Amino acid sequence: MPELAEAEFFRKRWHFAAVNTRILRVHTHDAKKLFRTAPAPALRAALTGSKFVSSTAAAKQILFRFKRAATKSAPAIDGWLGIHLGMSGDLSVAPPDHAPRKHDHLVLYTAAHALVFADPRMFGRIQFHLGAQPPTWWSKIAPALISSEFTATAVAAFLKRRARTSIKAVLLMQERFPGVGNWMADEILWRAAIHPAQPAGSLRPAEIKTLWRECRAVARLALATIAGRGDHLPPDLNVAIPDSWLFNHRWQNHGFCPKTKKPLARAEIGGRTTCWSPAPQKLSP
DNA sequence: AGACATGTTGCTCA
DNA sequence: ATGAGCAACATGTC
Repeated sequence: MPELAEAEFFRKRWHFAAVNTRILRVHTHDAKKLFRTAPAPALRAALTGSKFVSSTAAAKQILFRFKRAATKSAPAIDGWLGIHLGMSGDLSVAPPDHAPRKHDHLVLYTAAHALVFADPRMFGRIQFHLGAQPPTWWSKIAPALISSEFTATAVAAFLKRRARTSIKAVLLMQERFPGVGNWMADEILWRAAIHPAQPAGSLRPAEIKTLWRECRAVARLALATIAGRGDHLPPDLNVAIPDSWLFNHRWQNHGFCPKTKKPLARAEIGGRTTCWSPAPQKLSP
């Protein structure tokens, strides 16, 4: 499920339910794959009794910070819980007596809530890092699409290096387009009127500029629509996405382009199912 | 039954 | 050495 805006939506769910409260109990499911870099017993020991103090989301990942003062029997904790939601990950909030279900791999219990991480396909990842600074892997995430460091110049340089690759595949590369996933890439190309199979190196300067602008626009709109503004959180994922977006039409069989009202095209491009509107998005030589 | 799914990673080959 | 393409991962749904 999650791309950049979904990650922010899930972050807010846990944040507004439980920030500044203490974790009383931790449940971990026996899924070694998800805990491959953060052994579950150590994670339980660090989080139990710790207070959830802050959170951030970047790209498709979420970072939660936990702190605990030292006691006679346990050391102080200043730790960071990192969650990548993979393809099917989901963060939800349940009542404090929540009984873990089959795919609830991590559940943090506070006095008032259960914070649940579920992931049926287990393509996600749970990480834990101790220290006053965020982990290196977090700091290394590329500049966000909505940041001033995400420049048209940087995009142009990246496209030049991936000249022969389809622009669709290039947009999915996290080292330059953090948080862009399959639906966002299609939405960006649709708005920019660029064919997804167009080789990245064949885009004209004006097209690159448009692509860059639409990356920022889609990121901003997706965040505001899916994750809400400020303390506001939509009741569920994707409920507020307007029909004027490609999003609501791309998976329908015989879906129609909201701009041209004509049938959408679908094919595998860059290894992923891709949807586009043939008339505005033409393949040029 | 079989195709397919909003993601990464690790491998081969050019 | 760098980049392109693809199978693999594990499970659920249509």
